[in-house]
Amino acid sequence: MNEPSTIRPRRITSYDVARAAGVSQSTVSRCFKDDTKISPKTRDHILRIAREMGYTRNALARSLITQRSNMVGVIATAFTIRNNPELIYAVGDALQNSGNSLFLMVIKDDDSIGASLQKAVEYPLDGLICCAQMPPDWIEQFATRGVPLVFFNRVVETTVADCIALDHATAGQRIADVLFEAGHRSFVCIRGPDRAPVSQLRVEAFQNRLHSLGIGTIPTLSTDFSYAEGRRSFLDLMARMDRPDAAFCANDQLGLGVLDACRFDLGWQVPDDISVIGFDDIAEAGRPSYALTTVRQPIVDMAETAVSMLLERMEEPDLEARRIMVQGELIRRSSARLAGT
Amino acid sequence: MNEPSTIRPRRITSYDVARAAGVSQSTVSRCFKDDTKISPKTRDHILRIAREMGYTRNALARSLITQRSNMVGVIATAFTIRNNPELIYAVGDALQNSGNSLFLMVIKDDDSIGASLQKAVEYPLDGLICCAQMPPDWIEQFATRGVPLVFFNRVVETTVADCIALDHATAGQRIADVLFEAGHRSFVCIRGPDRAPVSQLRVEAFQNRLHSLGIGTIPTLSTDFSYAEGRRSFLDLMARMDRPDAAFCANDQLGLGVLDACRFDLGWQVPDDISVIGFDDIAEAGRPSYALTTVRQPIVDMAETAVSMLLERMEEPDLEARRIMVQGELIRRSSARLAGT
DNA sequence: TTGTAGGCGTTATCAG
DNA sequence: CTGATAACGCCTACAA
Repeated sequence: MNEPSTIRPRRITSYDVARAAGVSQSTVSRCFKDDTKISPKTRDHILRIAREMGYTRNALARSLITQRSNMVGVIATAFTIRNNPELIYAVGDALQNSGNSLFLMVIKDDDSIGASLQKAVEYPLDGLICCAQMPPDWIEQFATRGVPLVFFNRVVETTVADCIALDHATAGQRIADVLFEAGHRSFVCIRGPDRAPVSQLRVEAFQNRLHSLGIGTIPTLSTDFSYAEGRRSFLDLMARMDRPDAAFCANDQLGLGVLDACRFDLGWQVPDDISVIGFDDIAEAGRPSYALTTVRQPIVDMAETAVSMLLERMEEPDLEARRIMVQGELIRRSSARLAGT
Repeated sequence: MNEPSTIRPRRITSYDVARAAGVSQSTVSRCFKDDTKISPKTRDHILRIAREMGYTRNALARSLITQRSNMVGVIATAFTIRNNPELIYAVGDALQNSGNSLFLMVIKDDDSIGASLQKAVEYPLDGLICCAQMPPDWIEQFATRGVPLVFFNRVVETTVADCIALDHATAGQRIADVLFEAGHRSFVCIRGPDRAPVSQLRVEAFQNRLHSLGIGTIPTLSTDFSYAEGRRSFLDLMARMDRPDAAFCANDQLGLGVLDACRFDLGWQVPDDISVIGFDDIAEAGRPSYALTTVRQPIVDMAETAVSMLLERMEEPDLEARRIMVQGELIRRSSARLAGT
C-alpha cells in the first residue's frame, strides 16, 4: 500500500523522559520547577537525559492545568501598526521581559474588532491590550471572565478596565491657542476617518477652542489619515476657498501631505504664506525637509506603561480602574509661525 | 476571616452546558463541529443554552487533543518591525483569513533569536515565519519536530525550509551598472549593521560589480540602518574625502539621511553634485521632498506569499523546499543622474 | 443520533 | 525526596 513518506513525529513527553531516566513522570515535571524539593543529583540526571532526547515542556498542556496561558493579546488597527510600529515592538519586548508572549490580532479598523474579541476569550488569553474601540458589552464580558483589559489611546467610560491615552483634547486646544495668539484668524482642519476617535478628539477640541475665541465655522475635511489623502484633499479644498492662515492636521502623515501640497503643488512658502501643524511627532516630522510643528506623543513610554498596568492588574485583579492621561508636548518647528512661549 | 473580594471566576466548560441542557458532554462538543451528525433540534437547543451561559470552547484544551494550536509564530527584528510595519499587518491578516492566529516574537537583532526559538517549540506553534537569521541546528530542530518553517528575506542553505527573499544581489549589481553607465566613477557606500545579512548582500554585490568594471576600493561605512546614522556618518566620511559622484545606501532610511546631509548640511545639489540611491522604496522615498531613487521591495506581496507557502507546507509537509527570489524594481526618481532605460 | 470512556501532556495533591 | 492518582477541558472512537 502507499505509506506516508513522512509522518509528523510524535512529540516527546515527560513520560518518555521518565522512562529513559528510570523515574516517575511527576519527578520529571518537578525538575522544571524552581521552588520544589528535589535532590540535585536526580535533577541533573533527568535534565541531562531530557536535553539528550530534545524534550521541552508543552506550554499548552501546562496552561490547561495552571489556568494561565502566559499569552497576552494585543488588538491593533492597520493604521496603528503602520503609523506606530514602535508600539508593537515596545509592547512585545515588555511582555517578553515579564515572561509573557504576544498574541497579536490585527484588524482593519475600529469597526472590525468582533472576530478578535471572540478569539481573545476562546484562547484564553491572560490579558488584553486594546488599541481600538470596543463595544461596552464586550468590556463587561472580559470583566466577568476576569480577563484584565487595558485600553490604549481609546477612552472608555468604564470602571472595569484601565486606560492610557494621550490627552488629545488639551493638546488640540493648545494648538488653537498658540495659533490664535500668533495672529492667525482663518483656519482649515484635515482630519482622519469619521470613525477614528483619536482624530475626532483632536479636531473637535481645536474647533471648540477657536469658536470660543470668536472664530466661525472651520472648513474641515475627513480623510483616511494618510499622506496621499492629506495632500490630495487639501488641494481639493484650496481650489474652492481662499488661502487660510493655518491648517491643523489630525496627524503627521496628513501634515506632511499638506506641507508637500503647499510647497510643491501650490508654490506657497511655509510658514510665511501658511502655518501647518500636525500631531504625533513621527520621525519624518523632525527632518529638515519637513520640520513640521506638531504635538509629541511619547508612544514607547505609553506602551511600556500600558504593559505595566496590565501586569499589575494580572497580579491584583481588584485594583480599581485607572485612567492615565499623558500630556503631549508641543514641538515647535519651522512649519508654523507661533507666538513665543 | 478575610475573604477575597473577587475571585477569578471559574471558566464555564462544556460539562456545565451539558448539565444545563440535559445531554452528555460529547454532544455539546459535537455541536461545534460542522461535519458531524447531530439532530438539528438538539443542536439548536444546546447552542442556545451555550450562548445564554456565555460558553466558549477553550482553544488551548482543544489543541491539546487535536495536536494543532492554530498559532503561527512570526519572528521579527526591531528593525523589520519599524521599517516594514506593513509586513506585520499583511502576515497577520493573511493568517487570520486562514483561521490561524499570530504569535509574534520580537527580537532586538538577528543575534538575539535564541529565546524566541525556545518558545516556538515549547508552545507548540503550528508553523514559523522567520524574518531573522537562524542557527542551522535550530533549523534541523524544527524539521525534526515537523514544524513548517519559512524564511523571509533571509537566505538559508537548507532543504528543509522554504524561503522567500528579494534578490538583493541582482539589484545591487543593477544599481552599480546604471550608475556606471551614467558616467559615475567615484562611489561611497553606507551600509547597515555588519551582521545584517540583507545589507551585506546588497552592498557586496554593488561593490563586486564595480570592481569588475575597474573601480577600486569603495569607501564604506557601517551604521545602524537609521536615518540619523546615515546622515551623521555620511558627514563624517565627507569630512575626510572628496565628494564622490554617487552614494549607494543599503536602505532608504540611510538614503534619506544622506540626502538631507547633502542638501541641508553640505549645501550640495542633488543630483547635480552627487547621485544618491537607496533601497526598499518606503513611502517617504516617493515624496517630492525626497524623490529618492531606489529599488522597490514588494513587501506586502512577499508577506502574502510567505504565508501561502507556510500554509501549503502545513497541509503537505513533504513538499520539497522552495526558494523564491523576488526581483526588485528600480524606481527612478530625481535623486540620481542615471543613464536612460 | 447519542452516551461512555479513554486520552492529549501537564501540574497538584497526597501518601509513602 | 519521590511516586501514584486525580484533575485541566476538550475530541473521538466505540458502543448503545
